[in-house]
Parts: sequence; C-alpha cells; structure tokens
Amino acid sequence: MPGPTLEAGTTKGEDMATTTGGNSGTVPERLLAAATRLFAERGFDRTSVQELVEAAGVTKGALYHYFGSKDDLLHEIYARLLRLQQERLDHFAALDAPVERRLREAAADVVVTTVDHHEDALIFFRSMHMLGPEKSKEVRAERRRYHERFRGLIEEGQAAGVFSTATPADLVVDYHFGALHHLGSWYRPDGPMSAREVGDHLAELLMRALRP
Amino acid sequence: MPGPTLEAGTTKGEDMATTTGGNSGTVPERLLAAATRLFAERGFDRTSVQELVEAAGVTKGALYHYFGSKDDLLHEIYARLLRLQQERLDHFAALDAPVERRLREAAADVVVTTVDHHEDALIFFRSMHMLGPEKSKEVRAERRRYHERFRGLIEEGQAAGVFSTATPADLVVDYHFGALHHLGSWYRPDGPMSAREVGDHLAELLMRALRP
DNA sequence: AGGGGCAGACTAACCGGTCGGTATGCGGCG
DNA sequence: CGCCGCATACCGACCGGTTAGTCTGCCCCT
Repeated sequence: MPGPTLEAGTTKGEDMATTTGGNSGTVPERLLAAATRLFAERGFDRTSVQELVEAAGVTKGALYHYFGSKDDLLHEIYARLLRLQQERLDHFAALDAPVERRLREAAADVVVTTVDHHEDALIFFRSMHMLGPEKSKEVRAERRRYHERFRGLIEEGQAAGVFSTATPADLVVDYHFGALHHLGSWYRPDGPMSAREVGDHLAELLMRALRP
Repeated sequence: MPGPTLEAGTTKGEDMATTTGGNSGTVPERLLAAATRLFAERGFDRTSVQELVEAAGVTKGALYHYFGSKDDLLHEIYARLLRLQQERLDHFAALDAPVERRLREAAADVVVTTVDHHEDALIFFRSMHMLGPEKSKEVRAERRRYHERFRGLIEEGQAAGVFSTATPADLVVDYHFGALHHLGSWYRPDGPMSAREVGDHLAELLMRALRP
C-alpha cells in the first residue's frame, strides 16, 4: 500500500504547459480532480475506475501506480478538505477578539469554504460511509477534533455568560453543521446569493440562537 | 411496470402466523422491511438484490413480481416517509393556535418522526440522488411542497411581526432541515437523549433564531 | 543499462433483471 | 359434487454486461 505521492510529478515542475492531451497538472492531481468531479456528479459507487481514468486522460496503470485503491482516492479527497477546514478554524479560533466575533467569523467562514469546495463537501457527506472501517475511523476522528474545537468556542462563550446555556453546546454544533451538510443539496453557485451572503446569514442564525 | 401491490397477500388475511420460515408479514412488507434495513446499513448500491431477497426469505422471482425494479423499492421507502411527514405537518399547521406554537410543535415533531424512522431518513438523505430522473423529480416535487408548507408558517409569523425578518424564510427552513438531515449521522437511539428531548431542543433553537 | 512511470489486455467475481416452470387456490360448469 | 381452466404467487437457473484490481512489458530519462 504505497500511499498517494501527492507532491510527485516531474521533479522540476511543469516546464511544458498542457501535456499529453488530457488536462494540465501532474498525473495524481489530474486523477484527484477527475475523481472529485465524477464522485460529486454520479456518486462513488457509480463512477467506474475506467470512466475515471479516461476523464483524467490516463489509464488504470497510472491510477494504481499512485493510489492503492479506489477508496484511497476518496480518502484523499476527504483529507484535503478536512485539512483545509481545520486550518481555517484554528486561524479564527486563535484570533485576538471576543468569543462572539471569533465564533461568528468561524461559523461564516466554514460556510464559505464549504460552498467554495462544494464538490468535495458533497462527496464528503454522501460517501463518507463507503470508506473501509479503518479509514472511516481515521476520518471520523479528524472530524471529531474539528467538532470539539468548534464546540469549545461555544462553551467558552457560555462560561463567559455571553451565550445562552439553554441548549447543550453539542447540539448547537450539530445544528450548525447540519446546515452545512445540507448546503450542497440546495445551494447553487449561480443562484441569487453569494457564498459570503449565505455564510453571514447562517452565522447570524447561529448567533441569534445563542443569544442569552 | 406493475407497481407495488402493497395490500396484497392471501386474499383472506393471514390465517397462519409465521408462515414460510422467513419472517412475519406479507411478502411485499417483508421485502420493504429488509430493503430498509439493508439500504440504511450498507447503502443502496452496495446491497445486491440477492442479499435483499435472502434477508426477506424469498427469491428474486418474488421481488420482481411485486416491484418493477430495485429502484422501485427505494422509491416506495421514500414515498412512505414523505406521506407520513406531510400528514403530520398538515396536522400541526392546521391547529387552532398562534403561529409560534404551531411552528414550534411542527418543528419538534418532524425531529421526532425523523428519529423514529431514522433508517428511512438515512436512506432518504443518502440515496435520493440514485433514483432515476422521473422518480427523482417526483420525490423532489413532493419534498418541495413540504418545504413550502413549512416556510409558509415562518412567513406567516414574519408578517404578523412575531418572527424576525432578518433572515429570509427559505434559509431558515434549510437551516432547520439541515439539522434533520444531519441527525441520522450522530443521533443514537440508545444515547442519553430521547427523541422528544432532541426535538424540543432543536425547536427551541429555531424559535430563538427567529425571535425578533 | 537500469528503473520509474505508465499502457492496456486480462480475469474472476458479481450485478440487475428475465423467463420458463411449478404449486396452490378458486370460480364456474356440467 | 367433481373437475376443468385459469390466475396468482412464487422459484431459481440463466444471461449479457460491468467491475475493481492485476500483470506483463514498453519507453524514456538519467
């Protein structure tokens, strides 16, 4: 099980622009991009490896050279999104500002990044349970850390008396994340609202619900 | 395309208790029950028709006698849940009470029924997109009616001045339904909270978010 | 001249769905 | 009353097509 070699490719960089006639970027990148698009479009199980490699402009040999299995691709998509969101949450949580603002900005930001990567998010919520048990546990653990970090902000505000304690912080987090989860089902990038607007609205709802 | 004959069985009724050695109930009921369990457990695509019929104690012939396709089973599971929820929402919306109470009770109730039928709900949210285009449109239309009914309650309250208009009613509905959607991912019936408690909490969050 | 990076034919296991066949019960007819 | 004819309920072998994953080997770069 070789694990994905994301940073691979031509060691020097891409000296040639669009290479083979497929797309641009290194082969693992192209595979990942094609997988993201197809998994979001038709679902994991309904995307055959053959379709996948054709979309990426390579063959199965290339795929199994860089990835251990089809599941591996899925896992890598998750890991990428989780890394990004964890990073951003850490950033907002560490700001030097009152809890209310830190929470509000974090809540709005996670909406924006979810919208910006709506394909990844869709895959995440729809196909997470299709991972093997070990990888699934790994993802869930990572997800839990994120959840706890977020909950920490709410508990901090509750302890400081600026948030209501009427509802357990856990539930509030799940409430907000539920909206995220659902987002991919109704939000259309070409709709009337920008990602930022939706984020602000949802953050506003969260803050209102927490008002003492 | 014969359509499911749900009310079938021995014309007279079940004069013998547990019949063949499989389970109880008529054959279509058993198939539906097995499908619900397996689809929720492994997902639609990962449940083979063979496994399904074995779990129901019949053979493929029986399945295709009552249902037109595997998709038909999925569709029937959706229709069952949608019918139930629509019914209950209609009930609460028609109550003779102030909007605030009607909305709160409807919001809490939909949580309870979602929890009570968490397998159906899980299937609904995870596998809806796997339906063929015609059936998918049908389900979505039904779902939309539900959504609009719910939104109507909020708009009524906004017009009456008892709910805030800071957030568009549409978004509020999606926010609440998002939580429902997500529910199946974290709620465990054997956990510390009863369905009723969760429902009350989530309804409370909704009402607080709508407070002017 | 050796090895990484890939191509592409191949395989064994399934898949959903079909179809001819059988068992059982019932209504009507002689 | 007996029996025929047919409909319903179900069985299970079978089919064409698809699947994830493997393997051998070529090609080019170093």
